[in-house]
This record gives sequence, C-alpha cells and structure tokens, in this order.
Amino acid sequence: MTIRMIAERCGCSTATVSKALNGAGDVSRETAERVRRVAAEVGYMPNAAARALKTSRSYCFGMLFQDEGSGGLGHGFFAGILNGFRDRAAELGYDIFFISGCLGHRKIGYVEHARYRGCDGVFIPNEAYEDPGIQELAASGIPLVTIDYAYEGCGSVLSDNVKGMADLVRYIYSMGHRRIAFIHGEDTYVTRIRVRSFRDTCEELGLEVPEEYLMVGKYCRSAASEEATRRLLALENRPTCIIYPDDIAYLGGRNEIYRQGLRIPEDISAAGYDGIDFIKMLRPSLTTMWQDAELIGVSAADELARAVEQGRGCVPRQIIIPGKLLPGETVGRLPV
Amino acid sequence: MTIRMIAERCGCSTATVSKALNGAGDVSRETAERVRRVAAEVGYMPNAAARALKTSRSYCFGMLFQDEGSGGLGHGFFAGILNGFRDRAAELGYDIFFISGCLGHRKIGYVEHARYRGCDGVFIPNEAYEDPGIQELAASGIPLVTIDYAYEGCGSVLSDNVKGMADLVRYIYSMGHRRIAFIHGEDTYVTRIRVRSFRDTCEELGLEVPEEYLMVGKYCRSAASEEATRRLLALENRPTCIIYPDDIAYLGGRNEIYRQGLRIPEDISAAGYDGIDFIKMLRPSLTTMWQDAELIGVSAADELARAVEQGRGCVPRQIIIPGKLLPGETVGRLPV
DNA sequence: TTGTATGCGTTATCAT
DNA sequence: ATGATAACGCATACAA
Repeated sequence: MTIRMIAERCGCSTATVSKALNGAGDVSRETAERVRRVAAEVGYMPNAAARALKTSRSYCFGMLFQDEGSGGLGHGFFAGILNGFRDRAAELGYDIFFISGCLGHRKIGYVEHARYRGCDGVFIPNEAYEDPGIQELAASGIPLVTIDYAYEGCGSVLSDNVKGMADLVRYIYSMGHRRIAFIHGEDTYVTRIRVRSFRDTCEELGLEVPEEYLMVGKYCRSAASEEATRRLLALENRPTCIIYPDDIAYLGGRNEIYRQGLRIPEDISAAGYDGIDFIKMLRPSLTTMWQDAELIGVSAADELARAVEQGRGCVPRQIIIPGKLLPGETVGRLPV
Repeated sequence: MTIRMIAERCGCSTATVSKALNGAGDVSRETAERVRRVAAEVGYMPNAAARALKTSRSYCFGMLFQDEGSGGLGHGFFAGILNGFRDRAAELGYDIFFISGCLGHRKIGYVEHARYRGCDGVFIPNEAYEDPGIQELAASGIPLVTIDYAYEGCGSVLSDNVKGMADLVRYIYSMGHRRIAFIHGEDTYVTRIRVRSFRDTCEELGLEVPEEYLMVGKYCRSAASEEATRRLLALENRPTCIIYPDDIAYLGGRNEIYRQGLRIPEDISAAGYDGIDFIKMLRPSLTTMWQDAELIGVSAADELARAVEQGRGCVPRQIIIPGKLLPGETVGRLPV
C-alpha cells in the first residue's frame, strides 16, 4: 500500500497525497480529509526506508549498549534508563536500535554503523567513554547524548552524585554516626565525583576521615566488598557505618558482616547506592541513595531529540537529575 | 560517499561498483579489487535505506519488549536472552530495534510498526502472548520467534521446563526430602508446564502431594512468597523443602523463614528457579535451576534468520534448550 | 565483462 | 490548489 495507490483511489496525484498526509498547507481541506480518510481505511503506512532516503532523516536513534558484566542490561539502573529512554523516544517519534560495531562478520566502527543506518542521533548510556572508537563517534558530528559523562560539545545527563553522596553522608551523620567509611567502586568519572563529595561533606561536618576508611572495591561485585569489609572490620578504630559502591556490592559486605556474627544495624550500619528494585525484598531493608533512572533516560531522549532537531546551532546541555534518599533499616541510630 | 562517487574514481559504472561490492560473479577480478580498494580507502558505507528500498530487505529484526515489572529488561533472565539475541543477530548481519506500538503520539499496531520499518522478522521474548495485537502479528505472515510460548506456524525457543522441574525435584528427593512444596507463579504457559512436571515427577518418585503443598505465588514478587511461605509453615504436616517460582521470589520466602527464627537449610530447605547472576552473592548460596538465557537468545536469532532467509517454505521449529541444576546450600541433606 | 536504464516509495520543486 | 517530474542511493534486468 503506497501513496500511489491512495492517489489512484482518490483521483489525485501522489504529490497531493503526500502533502495531505504530511499536513502541508497548500491542499484544500476537502482533499486533505478525503485522502486521510482513504489512507486510514486501507491502513496505509509510509515506508520508512523511502522516506529516509529522500529526506535523509531516519527518525532513528542508535544506542550503544555493551554488556560487560556489571553495567549491563541486567542492572536495574541501566534497565531503568533504557526504559525511560525508549518510552520517551517512542513518544517523540523515534525508533531505537542497537549499534554493535559489526556488520555480519565484518568489524566496522560505531561511526560507520551509525551512518549506515542513517540514525539521527546516538545514545550512549554505559559505555567505556575512553574507548577510541567511541571518542571518534563523539567527534563525528552526529548528535550524541551520554550518561554520567560529558564529551566536549555533546549533550549529557548526569545523576547528581555530588548532592547524592552529600545527602547520604549527612543522613548517616544525623543518625549519630561519626566514623563513616566508604568502599568506592573502581576508578571512573562517577567514582571520583562521589569520593570527592564524600570527602567534602565529611569535612563540612567536621568529621575526620582516616585514609583507611576509603577503600577501593568494585561496582556490582560482592567479592571485592567482602574483602574490603573484612579489612574495615579489622581496624583498631573501626567505622560504625560503611557505604558501599552500590546496592549489589552491599550484598558482599553483608555476607562478611554476618559471617563475623555481627548484626545490621545493631553492631554495624551499612548503606548502598542506586535504589534498584530488588533491594526492596531484603531484610533489613537497605538504606540507599536512589537514582532516578527513568527520568535520566527520559531526559536523555529529550535532549537527543533537541540536538537533532535544532541541528548544528544547538548548544549542548548537561542535565543533572537529582536522586532521593531511601531511608531503610540498615543505618541504625547511635547515641551522640 | 555513494557508489556513484566510487564509480567516478574508478572510471567505471555504478552497476559495476555495485556488483563488485556485492561479490557478483560477472566482474573481472582486477576491477573488483580496484573497486574494493577504493571503497575501503574512502570509507564507503552503503546506505541501508536505499538498499532496503530497492531490495525490500532491511536486515533488521524488530523486537517487542514491554517492561511491565517482573518480566522486564531488569530481570537477569531476559537480559541474558536479549544479550544472546543481540550478539548473534549482529553476527548474522541483522540490526535490532524496538517495536513500540506507537509512532509519535499516534497509536499504531505492532504489525503497522513492523511494516513501517520494513523489518525482516520480529522477536518476542517476554510479551503477553494473549494480547490481540500480538496475535495479529503472529498471523501477519512476518517471520516470528517467541520465547517460552509457541504460536501456530511460528518459530519458538523454549526453556526445558519439563526436564528442569523434574531434575530439580529429583535432586531434592535425592537429598532425602519427601515432603516438597511448590509455590508457583501466576497462571501462564510456563507455570502450567512446571506444575505439571512437578506433579508427574513426584508421582514417579512415589511422593504424594497434598493439595496444600501447591501454592500460588507470583514471579519476582517477594510479598506473595512471604504470604505463601507463612501458610506452608503453619501447616500441621509442613514441607521440608519449598520450591519458589524464581530466584527473586525466593527472597520473600527467605524473609519469612528468618522472621520465624528458622534456619536455612537446617530447619527448612528452599530452592529457586532461573539461576540469575546476582544470587551468587547470597549466603547461603541458593540451590536453583539455571536456565541458559544466552543460548536461548542465540537460538532465537538463528531461528529467526532461518525463517527470514528460507521464506514462505520454512517450516517453523520449536527449539528446546536444557538448563542445569545449580546445587547450592539451601537444600539440606535429610536422613532417609 | 561492462554499461545503460529503470524503479523501489517518498518528498520537494516548480509549473500550471 | 494541484500535478508532473526529478531525485534520494542502490540493485538488477538486459543490452552491448
């Protein structure tokens, strides 16, 4: 079913049909209505390929989503982002497809892949931002939006990790804790921000932070948390509360704490980060910093559409999305 | 960069370039090599839209993936399937995009959406298979592959739930248990198969299954598991082992068990289903039936490509993927 | 072996 | 207000 067939049924030209269907001004109201009625009757759908070929606009967003363990689709945080992005993109009239960096058995660059499909913009929620292939993409001129990382000249959406970590520390402080440790994830942009905010907030509160209270762990890895927790608990002046890299990593710490026969939060307090769904099923319920993944995804779609539609003149934005403290039962109240 | 520009540089026609690039036989070896060299030099990429328009093959798979809570992207099982599918599809030369059922603010059917983008086949990993819109898709003639559900005339990949449940029950039996309860998920195709297999296996083992041992719970919902567990534990002749709908749902049961001051597995045993990643971080480690999500996804991509490439004459297959028992610590050994 | 010509379905320009 | 026509980039039937 093409516009040609509709033109025949309506007794007019394909040009008129096209105009009517696209709401061009120079078509009489009656004609436009007749065309639209017939189109609806026969269930006409435009051909995306033809339209893209002609207009060089595909109404597609490409998405890079490598699944290397922790940061993949299975993670509630990224799943939430993807959901928000997908839904908003659909509302805006864009379809999404995956950019894989290969075509059949042939390795191709992300830029080539994106151009091959003619996608209008590219979304990168969780990639290795230092990867040369991705930096090439950032420099290619294709509109781009990243999450929790900003390229020069590209849009980005950032979870408010500064305020997030600050709020978390302040809450723990308000519960009476004065010895707070932070097991942070591997060295990334986000990690550096959180560590910085952790330090600043502690200083602001007049807390001293022994260097041993800052331990390196891994996102989403229980083993690293177990080990770090073990060392923290062995300290002479051990912390009363431990902040973990994220909710999943907390599980490792929890194992170690229980193994030592300690109770949460009576003997030691703990907090996570992310606020992903499944932690609601844990007892005691986890105190954590919820990140608004859905809104992050939605904002990314908005920003990408804006970049595409405004074209070259678009000045890229950094959008910051606040989170929210989820007070659970794992941070106990201490006498001050 | 188009074949025309390459033709100019090579001093030949676009037809020759096209043939050379597509490996047609009727091009001299030298010409072909020259064309390919030039193409590589200038970084030529074909235009997918033009190619699709001409050949009415898009080398795209559409994917339906609604995220309604439990069965969404955030779930390790579906994330695994999607991963496997994506990677294999890329190898086969297909890109994947989401079919959303709307185009801008306009609601359209899945069939329309699929046709609009001209996708060669559609993948449905987790949808409501009774949905009329999806049944319409199944009847549309577009090649289709579903997971854990089979439409008449369409390909499907099924996790071996019959053998999976049987193996799980047999293992629990082998550990000395004779009173095994099964909290199953809401009524779906998969649930019915598992319940059936549970019953059959028990009978085969000579176990009688009191009706109270079969409780209805919910997939991925801890609250339902808590409630069901509570009722099981209150039974006069209570089970020694409880099988949960899945690994996540187990968490609810676990909460209830601990709340009653019971220990796992000393006082009561438990098992899950799925074998998703994060359960490795639980202590005691969960005994569960692992489903090979990756392979399910890979097989689905293979099957869909086969359906597309064989065309109308393709006789659809049902592919069954075995799982594997993951013996953990939550099923204890009982004296027989 | 190579080239010419046509059309895929659409939009856009320019007459009418 | 409407229509004839060209062009988007590619693949292919057919002529040379």
